[in-house]
Amino acid sequence: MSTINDVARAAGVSVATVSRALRGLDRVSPQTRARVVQAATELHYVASPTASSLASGRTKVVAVVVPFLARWFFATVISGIEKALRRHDHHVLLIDLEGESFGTRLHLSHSMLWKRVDGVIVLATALDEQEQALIERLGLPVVTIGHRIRDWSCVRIDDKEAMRIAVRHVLDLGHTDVAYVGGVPDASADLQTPQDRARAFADTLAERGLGCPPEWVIESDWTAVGAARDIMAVLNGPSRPTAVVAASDEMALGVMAAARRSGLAVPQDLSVIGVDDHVLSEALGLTTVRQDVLCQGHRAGEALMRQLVDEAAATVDEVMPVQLVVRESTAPPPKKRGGTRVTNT
Amino acid sequence: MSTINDVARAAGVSVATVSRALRGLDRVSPQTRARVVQAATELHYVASPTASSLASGRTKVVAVVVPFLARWFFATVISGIEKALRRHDHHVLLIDLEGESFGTRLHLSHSMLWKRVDGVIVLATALDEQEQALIERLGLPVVTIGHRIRDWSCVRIDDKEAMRIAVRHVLDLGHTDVAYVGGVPDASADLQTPQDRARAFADTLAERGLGCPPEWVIESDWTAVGAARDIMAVLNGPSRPTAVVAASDEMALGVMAAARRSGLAVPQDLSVIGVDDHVLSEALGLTTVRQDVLCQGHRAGEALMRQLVDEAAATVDEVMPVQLVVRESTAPPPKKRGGTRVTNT
DNA sequence: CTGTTAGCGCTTTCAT
DNA sequence: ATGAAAGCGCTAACAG
Repeated sequence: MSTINDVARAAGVSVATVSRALRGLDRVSPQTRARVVQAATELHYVASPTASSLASGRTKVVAVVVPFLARWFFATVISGIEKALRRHDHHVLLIDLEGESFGTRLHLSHSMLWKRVDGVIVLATALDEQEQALIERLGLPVVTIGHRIRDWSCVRIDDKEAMRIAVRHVLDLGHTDVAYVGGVPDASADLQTPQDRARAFADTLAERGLGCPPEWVIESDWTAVGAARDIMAVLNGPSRPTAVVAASDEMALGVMAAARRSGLAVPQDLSVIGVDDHVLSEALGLTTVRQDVLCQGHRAGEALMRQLVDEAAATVDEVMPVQLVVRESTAPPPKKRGGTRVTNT
Repeated sequence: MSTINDVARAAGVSVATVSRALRGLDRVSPQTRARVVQAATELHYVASPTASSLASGRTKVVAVVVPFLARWFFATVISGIEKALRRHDHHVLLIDLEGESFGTRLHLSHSMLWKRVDGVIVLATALDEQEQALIERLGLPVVTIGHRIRDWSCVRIDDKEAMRIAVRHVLDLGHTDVAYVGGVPDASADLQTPQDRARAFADTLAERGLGCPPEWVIESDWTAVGAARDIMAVLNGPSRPTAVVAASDEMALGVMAAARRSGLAVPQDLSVIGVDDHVLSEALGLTTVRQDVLCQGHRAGEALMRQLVDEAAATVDEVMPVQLVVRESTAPPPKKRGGTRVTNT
């Protein structure tokens, strides 16, 4: 393929002029620019990204760091990021921190970022001190999604508010016996989302003078199978809830399935509500609190681009709105069985 | 940060030696190598990827081209690819071809690949002649997944076989009135998977002397909502099937939900089977034909790395196994209603 | 407005 | 086994 030299020769100008003309810098006469552009087009010239990166110090690539990839939320966010970045002629370099074996996670290292990317977007991951220091040291602008770190820019929803809306919905329906799936497992003890949602669940019940027995607050690995497995004991127990609030739609779908397996009809015998508005939730009729995940990715991408262009651009903390979406999985509680009600803390 | 010069100075050798020593080339004495490695470690030296790319012509980055990202299949494959590549110290540059507006798709262009990546992995996408020529011209090794293109390496399953297994399962259960969701829409008329599965559905019925009325073969956008919407007419029609075979689990889940909405119990009134073994299928009790998607990504990554190292490495066509997984969504047909049976073509 | 000229940091002959 | 030196292709001063 042709290089900048070929174009310079063809257009009868210097390489510097070619570089300026093609990058749209000023101080190039319209005629010259036209000639250069034409020569470049004819030669199918495209600047070598590695060469310009080396010379300019900028790569036009941003690292997108994820704890794992094969989850709806992450894949969707990344899709949003990608679309935002490509408008600005930037690319996504994927950094998947999921380890080989279960429960492990890779650590962000110097060699993943150094001279490789211009900025970083971190998805719902708690970086440790070392990793944070690394990014700081490299001087990379960063935007986080779904989890605040330091004073870095962040795009997120109000997790407490989302959960409050979910809980109030079932409470307003008349439920008083409600269980929760999505307690905070050790593995994500440092993530804000599980914590905030779990906390808001308890608080919102308390706010109405209600409580929930500890065995009705179920820790979960945040998967559908896990939730289905773990809710079973509660559904088959002597006194069972009339509603289950799950911290995510994936878990909520697991709960719905578990209920059916136990012979409980949803929502007649058991109401189920989630948070997220997973792709499948609409089809499966799950009531949920929707967040616009694609948009969050988009916003994060835009925010990063701003910081890239303007060193002094303000860091942002965008809190995106959430919205209750009522579908078939929630209804008022069945009339009978008032006796088994439980309301301690 | 430190450069190769700093290391050379610290170790008292030339930069050439540092380069050789650190990359594990031979013709470096063990002592020298040790000194270099130590100096590099102390200085936290990591070679600048852009500089070595420019000098060597190789980037250690591979483009992963996807038609869209936020779908379980694609996200999962990519996860597999990523894990394979990182073992070989290579990275994933995401190229999402999904356009801004519905139904459009971006075209693979020179500037996305040129001097940017060492190879390409194409996921379930039919590239047009221009795009194929581009890759050919750039001399990039490529591996496709789920869709054969030219004589390029490919990792896939036998789609016809997968569908045959699904259909035979419901037939063996005793069903004779079976509908299909996943006909080939125009948008994917050039993709092998939809075609092969649809074809195998019809063929497998025929093989047992059965048929399926045209209105029971439903085209779909391959989403759960779409399938749920489109199956409704059939489920509420005068004569309805006792089983539905969907070309993907996502659609199958949509069908299950639609059936319940129509007051049909699954599997008592209607059996449903899919293909893929989506993450949620186990939790939701969907019978399916499983493929190991993660593994396909892994294999594709490995195959590409082989071709990268050894120019002459044989191109491969790996056909991964599939397996019937019977869960709660399929059962023998209800006894009555024999009268409405339909068996034309 | 345009050309000249140093690099950017590494790899890779070619000598030694 | 090691060093010297010529690039890789582009950007960014600095002149003019």
